[in-house]
Amino acid sequence: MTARVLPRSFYARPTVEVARSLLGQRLEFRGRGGRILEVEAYLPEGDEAAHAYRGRTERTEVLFGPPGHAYVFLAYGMHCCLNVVAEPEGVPGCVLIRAVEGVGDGPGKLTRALGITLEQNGWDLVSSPLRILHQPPPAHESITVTPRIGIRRSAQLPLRFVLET
DNA sequence: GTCACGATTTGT
DNA sequence: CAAATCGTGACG
Repeated sequence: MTARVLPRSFYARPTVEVARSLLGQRLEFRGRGGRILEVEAYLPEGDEAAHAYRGRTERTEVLFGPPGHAYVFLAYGMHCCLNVVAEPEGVPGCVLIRAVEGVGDGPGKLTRALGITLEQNGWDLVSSPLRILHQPPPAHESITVTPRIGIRRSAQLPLRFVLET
């Protein structure tokens, strides 16, 4: 029953590699979900826009934990953003899920549509209702790379990946 | 304890 | 372009 769930090893890789690999995979939570269409990478080093850039704090603790867990934070006091923890344990890289098939663009609208809140922060994507399933890649697919959305620091880095089919 | 600041969205 | 809205992190 869990044969299609992506294994821990999928997440224990370089953040950019995980970000690109997540495109096309299926995010599911309590009966709702869809293929991941847009993601952004937040690097463990040299990335001033990453929450972990300032070091280990109470909020960023999950980022330093084992890969394959959800990092959910509240943006602008009203929108939850879902991230996937990457890299081996102790290395705080993560991937922001910005869009899923069947849901309007925007990380805040995505979590709202799937019912994901701060309660899901820290949940294990390998063994919880919040999970990502392997999905066969489409016949024709390509990945568009652009700078990330809505950040000021390290804004020039090409770390946003969009699946084009 | 206090305060400035957003990895957003929506309306003017 | 500006408001809404609140957890977090820095500072004292």
